[in-house]
Amino acid sequence: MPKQYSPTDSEARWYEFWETSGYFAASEDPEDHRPTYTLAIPPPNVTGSLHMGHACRTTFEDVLCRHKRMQGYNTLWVPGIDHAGIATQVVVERQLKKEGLTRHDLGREKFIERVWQWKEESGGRILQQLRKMGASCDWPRTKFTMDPDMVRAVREAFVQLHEEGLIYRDTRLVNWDVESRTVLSDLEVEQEENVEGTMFDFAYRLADGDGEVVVSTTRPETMLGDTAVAIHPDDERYRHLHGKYVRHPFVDRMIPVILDAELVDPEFGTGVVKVTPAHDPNDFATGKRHGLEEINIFNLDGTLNENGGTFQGLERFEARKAVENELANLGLARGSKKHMMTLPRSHRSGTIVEPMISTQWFVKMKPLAAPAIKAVEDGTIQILPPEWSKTYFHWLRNIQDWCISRQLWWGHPIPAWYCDDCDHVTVSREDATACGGCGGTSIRQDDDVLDTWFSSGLWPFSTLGWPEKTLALERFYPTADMETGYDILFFWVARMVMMGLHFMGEVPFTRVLLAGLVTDERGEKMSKVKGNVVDPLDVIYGATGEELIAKAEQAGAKKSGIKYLRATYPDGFAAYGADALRMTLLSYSPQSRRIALSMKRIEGYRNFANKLWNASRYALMRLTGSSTKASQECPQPNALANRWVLSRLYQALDVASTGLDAYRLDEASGALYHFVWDEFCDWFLEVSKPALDSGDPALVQETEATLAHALETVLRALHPMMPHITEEIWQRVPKWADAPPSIMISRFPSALVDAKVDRQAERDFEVVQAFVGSARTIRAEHDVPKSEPMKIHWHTDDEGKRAVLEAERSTIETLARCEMCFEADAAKLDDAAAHFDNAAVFVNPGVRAAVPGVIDTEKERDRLQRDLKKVEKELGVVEKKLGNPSFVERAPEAVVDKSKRDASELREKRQRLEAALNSL
RNA sequence: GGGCGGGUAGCUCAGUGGUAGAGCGCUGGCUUUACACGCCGGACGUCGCAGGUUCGACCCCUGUCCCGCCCA
Repeated sequence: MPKQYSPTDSEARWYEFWETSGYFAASEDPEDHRPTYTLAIPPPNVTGSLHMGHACRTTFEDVLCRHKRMQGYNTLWVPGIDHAGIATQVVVERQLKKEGLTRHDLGREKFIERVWQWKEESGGRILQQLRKMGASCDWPRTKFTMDPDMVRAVREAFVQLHEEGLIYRDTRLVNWDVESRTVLSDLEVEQEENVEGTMFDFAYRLADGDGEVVVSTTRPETMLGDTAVAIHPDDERYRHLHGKYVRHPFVDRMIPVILDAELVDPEFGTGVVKVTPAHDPNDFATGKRHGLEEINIFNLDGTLNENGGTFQGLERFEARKAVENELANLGLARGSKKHMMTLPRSHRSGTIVEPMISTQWFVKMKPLAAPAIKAVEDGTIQILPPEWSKTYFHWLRNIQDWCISRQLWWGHPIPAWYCDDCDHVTVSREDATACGGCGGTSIRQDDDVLDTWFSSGLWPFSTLGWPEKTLALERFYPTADMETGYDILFFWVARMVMMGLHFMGEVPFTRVLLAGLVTDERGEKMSKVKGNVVDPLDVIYGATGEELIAKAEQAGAKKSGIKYLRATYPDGFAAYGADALRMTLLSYSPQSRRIALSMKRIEGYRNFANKLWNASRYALMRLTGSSTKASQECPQPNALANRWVLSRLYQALDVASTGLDAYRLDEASGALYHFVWDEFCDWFLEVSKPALDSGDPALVQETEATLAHALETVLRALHPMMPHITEEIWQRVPKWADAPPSIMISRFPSALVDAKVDRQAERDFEVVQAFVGSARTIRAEHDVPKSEPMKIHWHTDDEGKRAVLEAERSTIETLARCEMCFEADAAKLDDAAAHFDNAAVFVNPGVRAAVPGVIDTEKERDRLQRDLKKVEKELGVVEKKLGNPSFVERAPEAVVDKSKRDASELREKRQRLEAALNSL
């Protein structure tokens, strides 16, 4: 085995081994009666390429699945990809643009063919990339949301909801994306806050007489669609306007002055509001209240239509300028001022969303939301971290109907047909050939497709075969966990809950695990433009600084982004490997909303992998030539260090198991990390050296057995988190006779069943650790070279401690490079200076010692004074507490006792330190 | 406007009603045959601010100031 672990080859090799061995496959064998564990992957976009968000998801999900699989569950992790309506259409349109074509040149049918062709060639690359992370998905079950069986499920869902009256068509004000030329759901509109805009004032002249009213607007162009001006009914300033009309300056229209207490805030602006029912949600509602005409002034691409009069054909922002100018020319402009406002932008295209009146398909949400609320209320579904439940409830309790039609070409067609001869709309599972109303055959299908999230909402059961009653559906639904980002709690999670409850009559999953968003180390969102995107594959395989920069430039990073990149990662990344990346992602608390990924941290876990590798290298070296093999049963050694390390191991396993079950993967991984590094390596392996070299056959044998068992067990516990390296090592560990061929299918170590917690061993070993620690401190502080042995005269009145220290003498002498001399006469240590030349002293609980011939008096005085100060400070706190009668009376007995013990220990320590200082 | 989360060591973050933790960074030493991607030491925090509850609060409550997110 080489001195350094190199992940690259190893990871690829073992992944292939697992996949070809069929270990990822869930079983549908009717004879298989194991309990099931199912997790449906949040399907990445078909256009997607692996980013840290995916890496994070994949790691968490893979850990959950591998853990359950090792616990004996028939585990199914369903992989898949989403057709991602707009995103995909845009990618292919961009490709066409390079050929000088638009989708309209091709026509709908040819365009969709083209998208499929693109999908076959370059779509779904991300599934290959997920494998690089070690994802143990059941790949042959991969689903694509446009697969024929998915199409069938979508149709079934649509038709059923329509039959139930939960899907309907309506004309209302919707969010229009003029760039993508499609409607958007409310969720797909983002509000950009605190945008500086201009509040423009202008006057409408009264139709009779020469008065005027001044209105304010941030969108002057919409005045072309004004059909009223509104005032507050109680506003005395405008009483004279009641029942009057104003004249539109550009189009031949009389506009009524209406009274509306709801729309108008008399305190705001002039107290007069222009009303554009066709292009503003509030005005739309006002229009409905007053029966106003709704005049749409825009074409679907955001240019003005024929209702714009002379402004027809202008793009909406050009029209704004033109209207302002023209109003000024007519002497109607009344000034403008800066105004902070909120702009609605399209989630996808980023363009400013235009409210437009349009006929669309909607899902009635209230009836679907009610059971979804209840499922979380009554705990059928648990959301973690639990704070998110509130957000979930708030959204569902205030839910609006969901606009599901989209004016795209790529997506699930809406199974509705319109008749040329009558008004009937035919909605059908099969392609309709005749009108369901009049029987006429002159029908055409709805041009629109469904919102991508409509098909995603069915994911947990559509992937298992619904609406067919398949064995998979029977066996694996409901799934267990839904792990995803909180950013799609509404988009996806809530909708799956509603759909699952509605169509399956059962929740789609029982736990929702929401993780934070991965950001760069400054906490800023990763973006191509900012140049701060860390590609998981670069972390796994390594990349030079130049490669990172070249890549960022190609992705369109700004100069400042390149600068950041150059400053932050001048040397690029080493090939840290998937396991190191996984451990890093796991180490962040899932409670946090932000995972500010730090390269240094990844490096730290790469080092951990190397540490594990070398510890194993040592263990395997020691086991070579011995007949000792790792046993499934925990050995029962006699030597202290062996008992201690097993006790610590099983406690670490207990924390790890609890963490894995409670979705505290940070705690689980942390417990194993610290066990391996701080206890197994730093203490046990060091202690094992003299033991294995002792020549005492019994000690050698039990130490080998402990070493083998502890290593093999911790490897299994780490496997869900670091699958590749644990397999690489595990394969080499000598094991019991019928060990399985892969760690992946071995049993996850159970702390509860095998618990070997040995409190006595832990207490005793702590005495050893304290002794060694103190000796090392003295050596370090007094610059005693390692080569120079130290003689340590020690004493304790505690028989138990004395026995431990005597028994562990050779261990301590090796670890601290010292010679221990028990000093029977305690008085000699009380006045160390008189009995030992130039002695440094140390005081541990119940044990004190003098190390002669080492001190630098000045340094020793500093050190002792430092210690003394600390002790006095602590003692002050404890004594104050004990001096408080209500503490002694009211605090729990155990707490008071502990304080008393602390106090006496501190007093002793103080006394010893003072004595040492005085005798210097 | 409503809601949520956060403000703990230089940085990134854990954490508990009973004398503050990790990793990185900093610092002193070490060619100790598992590992320098290492080993052994060391320094570093009045836990945003102000009140309150409590024998005792970084942790609970109230108010307040910043930062971020979501919804309207």
